[in-house]
Amino acid sequence: MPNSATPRKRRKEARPSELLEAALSLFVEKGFAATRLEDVSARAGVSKGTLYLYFENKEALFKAVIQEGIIPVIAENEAIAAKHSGCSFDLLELLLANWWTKIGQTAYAGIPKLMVAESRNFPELASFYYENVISRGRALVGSALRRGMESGEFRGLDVETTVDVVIAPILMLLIWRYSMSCCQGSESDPQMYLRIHMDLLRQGLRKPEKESQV
Amino acid sequence: MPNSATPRKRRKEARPSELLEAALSLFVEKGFAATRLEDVSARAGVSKGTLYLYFENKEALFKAVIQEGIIPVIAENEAIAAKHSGCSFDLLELLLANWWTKIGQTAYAGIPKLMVAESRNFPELASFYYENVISRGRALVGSALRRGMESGEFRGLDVETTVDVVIAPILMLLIWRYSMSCCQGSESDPQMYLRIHMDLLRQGLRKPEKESQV
DNA sequence: TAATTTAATGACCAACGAGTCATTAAATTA
DNA sequence: TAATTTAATGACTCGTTGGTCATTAAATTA
Repeated sequence: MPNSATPRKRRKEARPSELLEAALSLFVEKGFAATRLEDVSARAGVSKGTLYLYFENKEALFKAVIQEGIIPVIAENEAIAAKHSGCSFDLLELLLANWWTKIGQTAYAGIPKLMVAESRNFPELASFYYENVISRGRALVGSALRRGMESGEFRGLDVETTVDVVIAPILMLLIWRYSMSCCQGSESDPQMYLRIHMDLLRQGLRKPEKESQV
Repeated sequence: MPNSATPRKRRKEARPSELLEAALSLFVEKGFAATRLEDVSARAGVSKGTLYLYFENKEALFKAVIQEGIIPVIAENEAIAAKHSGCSFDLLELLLANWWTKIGQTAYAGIPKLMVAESRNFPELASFYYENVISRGRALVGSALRRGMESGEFRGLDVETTVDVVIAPILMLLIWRYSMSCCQGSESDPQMYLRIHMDLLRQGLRKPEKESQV
């Protein structure tokens, strides 16, 4: 019955990751509900039936995509922070640089946009992502801020809220790239964006020098 | 044939806005594809057939929701900026305060999240929103920044990129509220968030004083 | 080389949701 | 008050898509 014009090739070991890659790309672009599994399988170069050999259903595929996106960058950054002994702002810059290289320039960069779009449809998955990525990232930035404030490098601000303000432009950079950037006339340079963000932050966080020396 | 358990009431004039309000709420929460018109009409308290009396199809309803979200706040802010003569940072604060009151605390605040989620599925609509809201908002912030830099109030930075950095936390505040905030243990206070953002920005933008007075 | 295993296929099915429309009934008009 | 207009309804249709599975054919085994 199945009578393929293209000769088949069995590649069982490669299929799951090919399907995940195709699914990530399409889920990020269209969202869950508007992504058809026919398109996912076509992009992966297999039939729709093949997709079901590896993933139980559409939702299982979606969950696998998110889970696969939890790669060890957070752990790396946690290790970097644990052994950092210089000034706290340098630590923030190191964390950002590592994240930018390992996430910001890969396909996983689309996941924040996907999570924004789908969090209310999949609250449990959103919680999973929040706990494994956002929460840990916030903790990293928070501890760097706290340290800087304690050492007198940074001025005193509410840490939990400042973390949100610090992280927002970083997340927004990715979210924008996969959403509204399509209708923007000119493309802004991510490196310059991040540089200006950090520059504003460096000065914005700096503890003012004493007006008078007593 | 139609035999309603609930008595009917003709309210033709009120229907469109009721439907739009219901649709906005559900589109923001679930996205376009995962929102059923059965649910929109139920939320508006009418039958699905009634919805089609006022909107040609699902996409027309969606477009109407976005277009209705383009309210005159941008024009107000443009008027505020046109007659502002104080320091540029005060202007930024005025713009933010007006926007926060007129958008940030209304149901329209959900539109940025909706546009993020759907921009790739509806690129023309995304362009429309970009041109009518984002672009104009960027121009406002940009002109305030430029003015501050020219007057010596702010230090020199690339204006177009700085605009993005300034706007990012503001947009992120709204996007987050309608997405990942559901999985956050503690709720961060929007007012404190905006205050810290502006505080960091004020200091971050400040032009350093001359080291020596000649 | 034939038999067996199993990855891959595409035709098919059923459920769902967008869209339709004949009918009803509220409201207005004569 | 009866006739007319028209807003509102819910049953219905149909196309799409997630999911199924009998069949095929690639690869391995004996």
